[in-house]
Amino acid sequence: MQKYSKQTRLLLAVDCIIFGFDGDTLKILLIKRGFQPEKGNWSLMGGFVQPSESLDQASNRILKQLTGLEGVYLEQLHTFGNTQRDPIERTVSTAYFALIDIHKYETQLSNDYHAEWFPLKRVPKLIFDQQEMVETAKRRIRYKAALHPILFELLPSRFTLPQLQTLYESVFNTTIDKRNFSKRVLATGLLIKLADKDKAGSKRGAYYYQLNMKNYYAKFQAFLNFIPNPDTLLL
Amino acid sequence: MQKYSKQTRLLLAVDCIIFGFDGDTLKILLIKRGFQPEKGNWSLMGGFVQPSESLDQASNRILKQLTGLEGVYLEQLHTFGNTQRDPIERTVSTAYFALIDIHKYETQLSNDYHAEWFPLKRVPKLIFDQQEMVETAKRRIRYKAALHPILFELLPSRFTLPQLQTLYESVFNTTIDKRNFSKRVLATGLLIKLADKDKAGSKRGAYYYQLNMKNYYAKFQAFLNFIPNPDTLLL
DNA sequence: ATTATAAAGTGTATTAAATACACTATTAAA
DNA sequence: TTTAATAGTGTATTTAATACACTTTATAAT
Repeated sequence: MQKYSKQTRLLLAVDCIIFGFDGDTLKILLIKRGFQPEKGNWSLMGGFVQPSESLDQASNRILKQLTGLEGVYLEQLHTFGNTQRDPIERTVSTAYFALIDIHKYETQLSNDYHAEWFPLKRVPKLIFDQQEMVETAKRRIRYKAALHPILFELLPSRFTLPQLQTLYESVFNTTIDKRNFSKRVLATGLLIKLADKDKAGSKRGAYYYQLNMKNYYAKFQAFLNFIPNPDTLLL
Repeated sequence: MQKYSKQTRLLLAVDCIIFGFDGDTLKILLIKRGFQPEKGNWSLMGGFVQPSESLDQASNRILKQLTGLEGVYLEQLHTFGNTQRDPIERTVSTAYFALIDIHKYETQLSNDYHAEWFPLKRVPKLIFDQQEMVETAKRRIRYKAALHPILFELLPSRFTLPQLQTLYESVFNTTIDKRNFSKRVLATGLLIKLADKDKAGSKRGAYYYQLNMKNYYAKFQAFLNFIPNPDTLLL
């Protein structure tokens, strides 16, 4: 037996929703599309799946192409398969989302694609059904971050509690009491307090913390509940 | 512009993990594969995505083909895209999982495929990477059911609290105190107590309940936490 | 040198939710 | 009418979540 000869073959793409945090706002990285159709319009970074690579490999390749980063948090989000989503030819696209330390990505590479960071509240019109992909990714990151410590992936390896709290407040668009927040976060055993301080954010300076990687991997799947009253979260 | 002429096209399939509950054990529906390769071996119900249909349409078609059911709970799970997963020709497959009332499906149709229900703990060897698909589906259904009231989709429209509790205990492989369980479940406002009883399960009989559909849709996304200590749940 | 300023850091009392736990009610069958 | 099997219900205890305000520290301004 050679092939499933009677079946139709389709184009398969992957698109990446790349999240970054600048200390204040959660953002996504978009490029100016370099080819037709929709050339010059804002788009997610994506590409066709090659015969030699798995979907995970394809998404990692595309992420690296734009950011220079490897080994970062990258998770399959959803596969979008409406027949009309690409006007040129039917293309099914598997969307992935990445969480990166915004300071680590190589601006040089992004310049090649005329890439720009956009705050989630000011995402421009995107091509095809990518608006829906971004909305799905926003919901997923909120959902998952309410239960699992994924947001650390957006921070540098050393960070302060005020920075972490600002990140959570930004992602969930809420304010949290800092006494309760630090109690909850420290109670997880996920953080190691370091001896030195970040003096950039304030006169007094805030102690740096880093992840206890052993506990991080062990507790990653636990429901951590950093967010007060998550009952109203939408999936 | 006509086509993305230089790109390789791939086969795209969907596979369905169909869950049912017989009052005692959570089960999945498998078929004996009717064509090569792996003809005659146990397999998920699946099929190739046709040019005219979306992925959601394809999965609904395949579910109906095997069970006769439409409009039931069907959710995209994950897309499996390793290059070697199908030995005949590269095929990417998007897995969906369905939750059905086991009593509603048409046994006749299933007979055409030599289908059988298997308890989750006694799933036979499956073709390709379908073992992994089933494991992923088991994790997902547990995860989601710990937070959202999806398990009602497995029950008939009228059910008793003991039946519901047995279902939760079966899915999570645990035992729950019935006083605390009924308190939690009834506190959600999701259930309407009916006047008559199911006399099949006991001499005394247990009151039937049905879903309050308005509250069900309204609270579907809320974190309900029916399961004691979900902190140890694995994603 | 002194003072003002701005953010970091910390503790306790209150409230709400989760848990542990055991007896009574009902009805069919013996 | 007695037995057996499951349904149904309440309370006390423990644990977790929440609300809430002052002190500390270091720089910058006077």
